[in-house]
Amino acid sequence: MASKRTTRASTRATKSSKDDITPSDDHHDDDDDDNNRSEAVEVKKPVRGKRTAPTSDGSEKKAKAEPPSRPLYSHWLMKSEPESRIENGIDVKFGIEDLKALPGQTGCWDGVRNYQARNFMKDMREGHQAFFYHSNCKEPGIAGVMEVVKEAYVDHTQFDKKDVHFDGSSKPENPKWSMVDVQYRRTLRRFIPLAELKKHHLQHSAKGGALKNMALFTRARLSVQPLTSEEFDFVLDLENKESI
DNA sequence: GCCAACGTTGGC
DNA sequence: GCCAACGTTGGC
Repeated sequence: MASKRTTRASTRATKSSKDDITPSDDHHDDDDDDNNRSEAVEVKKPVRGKRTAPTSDGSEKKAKAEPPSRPLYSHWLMKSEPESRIENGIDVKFGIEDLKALPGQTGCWDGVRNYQARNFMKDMREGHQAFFYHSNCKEPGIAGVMEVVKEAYVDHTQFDKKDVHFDGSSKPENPKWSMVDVQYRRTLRRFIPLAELKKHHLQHSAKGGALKNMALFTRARLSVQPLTSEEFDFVLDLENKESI
């Protein structure tokens, strides 16, 4: 499934309201994720094969588990497909213009079905900025900026058999998947193509620079990924420059 | 449309 | 817990 392969925001999102409190008792769904949570740390390179000790949780023998030092990142990049593609009879298209067109210019980022991506969404906090990335299209790249306006809560589409992202293995008593609400902020003064970002990344890898470790290149398939503020600022500044 | 790079699943 | 088979992502 997967429409845009991993993400998709749906229209009804905006219902906003605080009505749903979301069982946020934090523990609710972490139990199953198992893999990859080590990610959050950033400091070191992506250990891929062996998951290092979870940095913040288990290892400490300390008495009470310290509250996971969650907010490690405050900038993100989220991918979605801006071009029509039919999956299970449903068009999964959802580009930045589609977000902008929703009521309140706000939508829920549902459909993420990858634990690592989900865990990053759980780390998101209100007010965090995220790039809207266009994937699987003619010209992939960063189209604009949005803001997290509602923190992680249960993604209802996992229980909807008609939804492209239905997950029969997830039970309402213990939901696997979460989503956040994001609100359109602005479209960049110029679209920043993946190819351009890649040039900077290669350059920075060789001689140092902000994009040296950008997740877009070091973890290519992750649909929700963190950016350091240096990465975020560097990319934003590109809109004021000529493309290279 | 191809296919590389990964993530997931399930047998053993 | 290993790992082969399979499925998905997403650039090209």
